[in-house]
Amino acid sequence: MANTVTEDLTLEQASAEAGELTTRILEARDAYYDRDAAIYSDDEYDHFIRRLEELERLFPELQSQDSPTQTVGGRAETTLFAPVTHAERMLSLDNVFSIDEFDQWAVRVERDSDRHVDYLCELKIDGLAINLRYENGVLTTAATRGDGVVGEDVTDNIRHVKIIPQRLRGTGHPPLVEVRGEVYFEVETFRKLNAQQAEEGERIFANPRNAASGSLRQVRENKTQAQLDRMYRRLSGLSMLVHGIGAWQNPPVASQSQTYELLKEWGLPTSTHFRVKSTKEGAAEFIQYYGENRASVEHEIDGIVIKVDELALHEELGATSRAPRWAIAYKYPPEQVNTKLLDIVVSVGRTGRVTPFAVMEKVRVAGSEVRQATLHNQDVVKAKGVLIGDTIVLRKAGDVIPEVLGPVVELRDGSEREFVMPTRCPECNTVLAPAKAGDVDLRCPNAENCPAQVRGRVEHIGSRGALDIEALGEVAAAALTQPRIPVKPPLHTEAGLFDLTIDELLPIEVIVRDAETGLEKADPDGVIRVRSPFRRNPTSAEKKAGLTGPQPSSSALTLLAEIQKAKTKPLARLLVALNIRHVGPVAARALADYFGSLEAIRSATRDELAEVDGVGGIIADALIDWFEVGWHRDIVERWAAAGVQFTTPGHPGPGAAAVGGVLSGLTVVATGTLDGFTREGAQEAIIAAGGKAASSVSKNTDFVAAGPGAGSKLAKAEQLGVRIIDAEQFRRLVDEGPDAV
DNA sequence: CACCCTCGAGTTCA
DNA sequence: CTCGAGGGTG
Repeated sequence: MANTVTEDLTLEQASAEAGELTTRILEARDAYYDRDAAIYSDDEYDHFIRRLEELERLFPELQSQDSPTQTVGGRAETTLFAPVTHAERMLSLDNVFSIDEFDQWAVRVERDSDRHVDYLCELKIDGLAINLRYENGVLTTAATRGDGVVGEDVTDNIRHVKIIPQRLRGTGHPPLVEVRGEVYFEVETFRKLNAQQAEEGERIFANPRNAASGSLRQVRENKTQAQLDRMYRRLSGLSMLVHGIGAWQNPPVASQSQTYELLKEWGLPTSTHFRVKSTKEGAAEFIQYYGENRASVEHEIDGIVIKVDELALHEELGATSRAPRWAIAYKYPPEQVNTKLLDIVVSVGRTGRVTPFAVMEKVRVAGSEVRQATLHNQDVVKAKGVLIGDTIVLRKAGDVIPEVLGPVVELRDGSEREFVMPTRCPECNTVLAPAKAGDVDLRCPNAENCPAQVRGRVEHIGSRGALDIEALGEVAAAALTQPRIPVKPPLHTEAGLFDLTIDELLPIEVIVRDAETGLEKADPDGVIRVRSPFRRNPTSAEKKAGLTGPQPSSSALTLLAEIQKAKTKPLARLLVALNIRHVGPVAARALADYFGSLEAIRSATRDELAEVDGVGGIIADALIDWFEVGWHRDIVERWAAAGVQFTTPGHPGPGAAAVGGVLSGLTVVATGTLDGFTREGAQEAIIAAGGKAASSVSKNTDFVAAGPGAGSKLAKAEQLGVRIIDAEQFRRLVDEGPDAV
């Protein structure tokens, strides 16, 4: 990774050094462009660049599109796009990384100003800076930022971006005006773009910024008509927001916020996410707010820009050689970090699907520590182009799920090796095969006996969506199916679950594994440590009473009691617990309501099954196929023999139509914490009232009941204009129907 | 045929 | 909670 000297740097020191290097590099470039005189030698110049790259690697938060390391190539680089000299230099902004640093900046600004300062706070879009030149109201040139002085001419491509006007609205435009803004892809558009790229076998973009940059740099030459169409489609999907004006003599406005109003009147796209705050504390609140609500914005943001609102103060405060003094960028901690890919290993899920995942050097990203991330399947591993041993870029998609973006190719040293998908199941050594020809996913066909699959199914049975058995989670499932040799596993498959006895539980021993590495833990003398989760030593009182042997632990007692209770759980839950393909909570509920008993489902024909709302030919086939397997039938028989009730009491029999309720025909989504309801209780209430409890918001959704903690679903509802109600209204909705709210 | 939806899996936190 | 895959529906 890095040398030892730089590892002791703090972020602030690194930031200062990076700023200095940037200044020198830009000076060197300026000198090169302006005249043929170089102020630094080529060697020195290269050294600056390399050092800056190293700092950015150590501190990813220092990276920005403004960085000289991001602008194309060195000094003499020729590109496919003609160079354009901006009428006025495009400055970059200085960065701060904490509220403290921001405060220091604001104190300085207020000290240097002789009157009250208002701050305009806006989002810093993670996109591509563009300069639009309008002459007498007509778009003449669009250029990338480049090094700030000279950019690339991308006018032809920009003309395909729908949202950018070719001609300004109204009259009285200045003869020459340069408008600065950010071109970017909205998160949703970006997702669709990448999906499409993947489908067409084209390159996947690591992030919206790369996609925007790549799209704007496309050239027309040597393209087929189909490729041209695709190029134009991509360009038209780009978004832009303008945030400033370059060359302009005597503007008719007095503040930055008025400038935005004017730009808007001209028909240029301006952001709605900005606020003018009268104190620096107010600005800090704005920073805080979006730090916590980054995901609620339709585009990616990497920070906040704070500008002094009054334009006259801009003049008075001036600028350094690199950045204005009247604005600052607050950079959020990066969502992207670099780490080492130590290995790629595969796991086997309860369905037998084999999934490769990345094992990484532990790293902190977006507030939590991550060491693993899924790689989905071997095609994804290949598409991402990562090799074991690579330094890789990692981020949290949607702030939660760790995602490997790709390798840092420049940091390879030749010792990296390619991942090879195993041909045999890592847990039972059965030869892996796709479920059907042409499938990407490989599966372990040994469903009955593969320990990973049995363990997974047993755990699934205990899960909340299935029988919700307390004390039957990951640990208990592993203990029951794979205790330490030589203890015989009490469960060979899930068929024996309801026959478990305390005598079978007591002798179970499991190997203690390190929570972080998953490796077996051993005592200092090398003896592997084991634990007996289902027994405890007798208390002294028990010893006195003559009970000298080991006693069942409380989790053993809970487990057995909960298993007893599960025998009479609703039919739908039992169906989910059977692990039938494509039958999850929703399909199971529909089947249970329609047929009323497992026997009725078993004896139904394919067509009869497909009668059920939400069940089609494929789920019907999956059900019929499932009942044809001997060991599946064995599960049902043994559970029934143990007393499991596979019949809904009082059900009138197959084909019973659902009765209407106050919510009949309406679709409701519950999200966040609804006072007086549990997550499941809310769903139950919707169904009980005859409504449909959907899990995602779409335009078919009639109501979204949102409580505190509601996330993206609420945002989606707002976007789609779906009626949003609170817990109180929700209660009335399910009690009295839609007219009551 | 184009949405819209559910399933299934992975992941980490409180 | 989110994504991709693939099923279901209008």
